[in-house]
Amino acid sequence: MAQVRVRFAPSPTGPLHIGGVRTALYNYLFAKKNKGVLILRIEDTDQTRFVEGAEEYIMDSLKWCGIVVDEGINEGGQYGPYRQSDRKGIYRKYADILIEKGDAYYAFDTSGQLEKLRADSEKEGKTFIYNASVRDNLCNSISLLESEWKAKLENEEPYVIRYKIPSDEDIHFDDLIREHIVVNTNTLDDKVLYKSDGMPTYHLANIVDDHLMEISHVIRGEEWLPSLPLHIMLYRSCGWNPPLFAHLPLLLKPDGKGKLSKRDGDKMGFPVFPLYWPFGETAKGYREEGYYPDAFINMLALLGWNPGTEQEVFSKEELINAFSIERVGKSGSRFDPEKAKWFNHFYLQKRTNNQLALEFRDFLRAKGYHVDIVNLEVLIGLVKERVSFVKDIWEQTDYFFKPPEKYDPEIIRKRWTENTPSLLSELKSVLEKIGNFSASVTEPAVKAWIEEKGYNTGEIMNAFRLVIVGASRGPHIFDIISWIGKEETIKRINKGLTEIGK
RNA sequence: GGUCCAUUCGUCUAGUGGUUAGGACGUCAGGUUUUCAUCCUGGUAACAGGGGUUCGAUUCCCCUAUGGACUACCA
Repeated sequence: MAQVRVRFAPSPTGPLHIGGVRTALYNYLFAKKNKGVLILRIEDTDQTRFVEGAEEYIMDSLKWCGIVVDEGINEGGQYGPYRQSDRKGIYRKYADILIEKGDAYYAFDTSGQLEKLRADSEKEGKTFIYNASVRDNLCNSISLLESEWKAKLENEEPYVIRYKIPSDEDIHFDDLIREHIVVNTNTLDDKVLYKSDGMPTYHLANIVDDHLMEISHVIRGEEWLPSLPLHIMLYRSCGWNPPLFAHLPLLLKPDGKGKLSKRDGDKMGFPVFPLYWPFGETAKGYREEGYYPDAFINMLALLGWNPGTEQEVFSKEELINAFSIERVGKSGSRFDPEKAKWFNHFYLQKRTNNQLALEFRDFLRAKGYHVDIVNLEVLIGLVKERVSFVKDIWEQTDYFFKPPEKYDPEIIRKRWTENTPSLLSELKSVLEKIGNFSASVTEPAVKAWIEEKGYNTGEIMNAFRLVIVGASRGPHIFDIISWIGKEETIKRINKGLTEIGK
């Protein structure tokens, strides 16, 4: 087989959402698996929808995800330029060739006229299709006399170039995921290939670029499946061999209503974008939520593809190795934010305490706490397994850095009796006598004291936790007091005694 | 409305002409932890419906239903 060359071809119309990221990811995995090349092509033929910053956003997102582009605007390559607006001069030639061959024609109908025709058809319960059935009654270079349409061109009347769909022909084509499909041309319409603004439409630009860039496999979203017969015909008209096609199932809205779209933003209770998007309607991203790119990619890869084994955790290299188009599913999937979270939890557990300490240190600095790395590593070790994100660590450890501001009333009710103050005072004197405050010293000492006096362990430990933590949560209490130190421990017992009182 | 695509636990999915229909997330229960969480163990839960074909269909075919995409001088 010739070299595998695939492309990811987004439109810079806003932030890339996770569906787009997944398409890019599958292209990337397929390319790497087959020792091929991934091309990033920016499809910006619609100048009215161009959004400032979107192109950068796309590139930043791919970079964050670890999706490495081989050819593109920044990467260069032998098949550039890689931005369609920079290729503007290329397309007209092909439209002209098609006209010359009789496979395309000039059309002068205005949008207003066509809109009205569509509306009228709809009223009658019919579908307006601009094709052989009505072509002759409309205003184009097929229905008009040659002298008429040539005069229009000379007068510089606005026109578009439409593809001339043949009448009543079954178009057969294959899709790597959906297998064989047949569509009759009578249901297709004469798509505009070249717009009156001098730009090609997606359909023309797409097949011209894919051909010129020697794309071997087109892997794209299922929303393109209906236009595949058109694309197949365009390749045929141009005398080119079409690439292989694979149409990916769509990512659905979590509430089950329709495909995921950019406009969903983060209204779903979780991000739909890889990165924060600061323009227009701002939206948060997976990166800012604290997801690790590897976890994010792993989760995304399994949404619509599976290896056929029970393995669910994959490094990027493992994904590349295991990936195949054949194992991409056929039906759309909505994704489960809980599972995404689980993936991140899993990946976080695999990180070392040192890595996490460094990540958490930045978080602490923002809050004005400065703690050395060694101490942070100890702290991380105490709470690591209960967090899914680095930012969760703070919620689990705030009381390590500052005494409780309030005490859980429910725990007071359950654990604070009239004996408690005197017991805690006694505990305090026991602790005051201890020089080394590590858990291996304090724990046996306290337990020995409890045993000697015949006290109730639960009664003491729960009250002790209450004054140290403020609630009934957290790791082993002796690990906590070891970390905060003797002085702070004593202070908190005193604070608890005065504030809870009785 | 038309065209095309799809349909296995709540979700992501595996799977086969004969299986106790498997796994993961979630959820529930028990255990561990004198706290909470984690963790461990166990449980719950699915082949959309109806016809065929067949000795036998979740698996193959057809119909229906449901969902989705497309139906622009947007991609």
